[in-house]
Amino acid sequence: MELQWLEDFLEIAATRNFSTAATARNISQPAFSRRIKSLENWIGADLIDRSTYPVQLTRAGTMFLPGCQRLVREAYRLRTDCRNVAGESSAMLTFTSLHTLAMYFFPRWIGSPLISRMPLRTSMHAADFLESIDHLCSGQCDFAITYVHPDGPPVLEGGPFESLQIGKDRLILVSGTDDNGRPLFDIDVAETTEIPYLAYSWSDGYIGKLATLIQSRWRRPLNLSTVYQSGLADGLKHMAIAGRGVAWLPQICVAEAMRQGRLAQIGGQQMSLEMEIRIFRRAGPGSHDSDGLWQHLKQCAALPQYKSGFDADIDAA
Amino acid sequence: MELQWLEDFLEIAATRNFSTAATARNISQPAFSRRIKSLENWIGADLIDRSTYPVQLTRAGTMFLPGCQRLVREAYRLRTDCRNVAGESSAMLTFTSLHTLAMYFFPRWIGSPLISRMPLRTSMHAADFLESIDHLCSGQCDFAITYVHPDGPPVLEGGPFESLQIGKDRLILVSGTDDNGRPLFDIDVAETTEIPYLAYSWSDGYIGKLATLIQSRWRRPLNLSTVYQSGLADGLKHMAIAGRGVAWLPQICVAEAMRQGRLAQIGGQQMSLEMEIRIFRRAGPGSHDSDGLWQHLKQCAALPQYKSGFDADIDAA
DNA sequence: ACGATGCAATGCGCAATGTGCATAGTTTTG
DNA sequence: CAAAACTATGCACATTGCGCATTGCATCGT
Repeated sequence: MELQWLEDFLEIAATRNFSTAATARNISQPAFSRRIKSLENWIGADLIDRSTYPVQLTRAGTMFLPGCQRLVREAYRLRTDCRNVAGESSAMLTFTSLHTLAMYFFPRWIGSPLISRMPLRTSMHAADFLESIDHLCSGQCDFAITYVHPDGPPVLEGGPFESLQIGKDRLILVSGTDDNGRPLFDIDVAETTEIPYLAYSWSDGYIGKLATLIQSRWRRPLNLSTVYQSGLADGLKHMAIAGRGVAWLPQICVAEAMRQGRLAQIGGQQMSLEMEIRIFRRAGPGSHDSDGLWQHLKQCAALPQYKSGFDADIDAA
Repeated sequence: MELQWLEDFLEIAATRNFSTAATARNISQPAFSRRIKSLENWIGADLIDRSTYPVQLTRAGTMFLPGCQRLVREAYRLRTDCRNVAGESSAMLTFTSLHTLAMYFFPRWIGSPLISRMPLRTSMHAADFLESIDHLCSGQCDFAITYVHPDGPPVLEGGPFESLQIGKDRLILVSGTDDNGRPLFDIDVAETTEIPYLAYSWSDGYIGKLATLIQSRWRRPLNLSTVYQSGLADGLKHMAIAGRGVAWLPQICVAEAMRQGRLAQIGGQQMSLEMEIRIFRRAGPGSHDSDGLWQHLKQCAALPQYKSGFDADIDAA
């Protein structure tokens, strides 16, 4: 009987769809199906009624749901409490962030001179936006690092969380290039000309919404025709490099490809949006290491070269 | 993160010894050690201080213990509740009983014509007395089968439980025998003569207390000198057969060895105590199968040959 | 009504994880 | 001091879980 089975159940209870739940849990549908079956075997009763569409909870499943939530919450709370008690060097700080930030930003940030002088043991759990938020809220992770824009979807507002800005990035529109390095697509075309669009899927939850925001502010509608969807910026990047269409991508994600001339920004600076990179944590006293890092980050925020250090890094790319 | 890791932790918290805990959990010591390590990795803090002897709980481990107990209890309670809701043939009935009853009584009882005509799926969790009671109270098991004597420790009185008698046994004093089949030890000896005594350890919780009761009623004190302790009647039996001393043992446990002349009763019938074998369950409506069995047992209780059937079995032995 | 698509379960080969045995190093016991 | 007990670790093997491919069924769109 594994804790992850309980979390699997919570996912299927929410989505009522094995395939969707499996994706959300980052496993294949068959593996997800078998885990739910394993849980049902342990319980000794069916929790899901698979004969309906969408699937429904059985009576037992409905009764199980609140207790299941309680168990999961309690387990993670216990874990956090133990870490707090243990404190000091035996604890590991857990971070969660978007895949892009986990891949391109976090290693540099955690390795920068100001941060790396702290003796921290860290683990990073990359996830999509909603999942990252859930990891932080459920106590699975100590910190969440994500993009934030004032006009974008609210991030953990109104809850017991605090945040600090630790960097900046920019969402830009990019296209693959021809042999001369010129963009394959541009937005200054006739309104009737369709532009193949590489879109963020629903599971992204954040960047796609910011992209929509920028487009709504453009001087005329763009005739974008979605030809591919992905929740991962890197997936969209590869399609853009392959010439399949245009995509909104964080600058940090495409800096290297742009330097190599494989991708080019289109639409200019007006067709872009600056985003903050913010780190969130639960407000109030945390573990010894967690509090130590937070205090350190607050002090760094007062250094004028701190944030521009990361800007310069991107600009140099 | 597995439920069994939590149960492992409860075992090491109780025993303070990896080897003993591993045996109790029916796995090897290295596997047990690694499971505790896995739990500690998940928690992110040490729960056990291995630098002391016996091992101790760390501060984090001490803090974790009550929450861990709660989680385990809650998980099994949830499981039972789900089975109850689901009802019918998908459920399995779980029994818990003393090791002796699990080994010698339960297989015969569940296989007797009156019981085996019911289509039941059953599982049996043997434990010592207190653990059995806990399994039933915590909802880990549907039924508990144990010895009961009016003058012995109260069994689940005052709580929401009901019980039915399903058999009888007798606690008798036995000794190993010489080549002629005569007892090696007898209680009719001078008061100054020590009798080597194979005693129940504290973890037994029931039979040992009944034995003390009988001895307190004997016409003069017995000069018993404890030479060995065990929580398992079978352990005491083997020592008695080996000639190491006298032991109080349930008749059902020693019937075979007595027939073979390897053990003999001493002290006569006065030096024995009849015990009921009773089955307990939580009062009120249970699962479909649980209620079905209970009704069936009530009907059997009305049959005059029911209980004597099991007496005759022992007498014939 | 039909074809295309989506959904959940299952078989299969492979990957990952966990196990017991043997052993090493340390501590405790007699 | 030697023997026994205790805990962790290496290693080979066993067990379990995974993703891919597929199947059977239901839903959706034309």
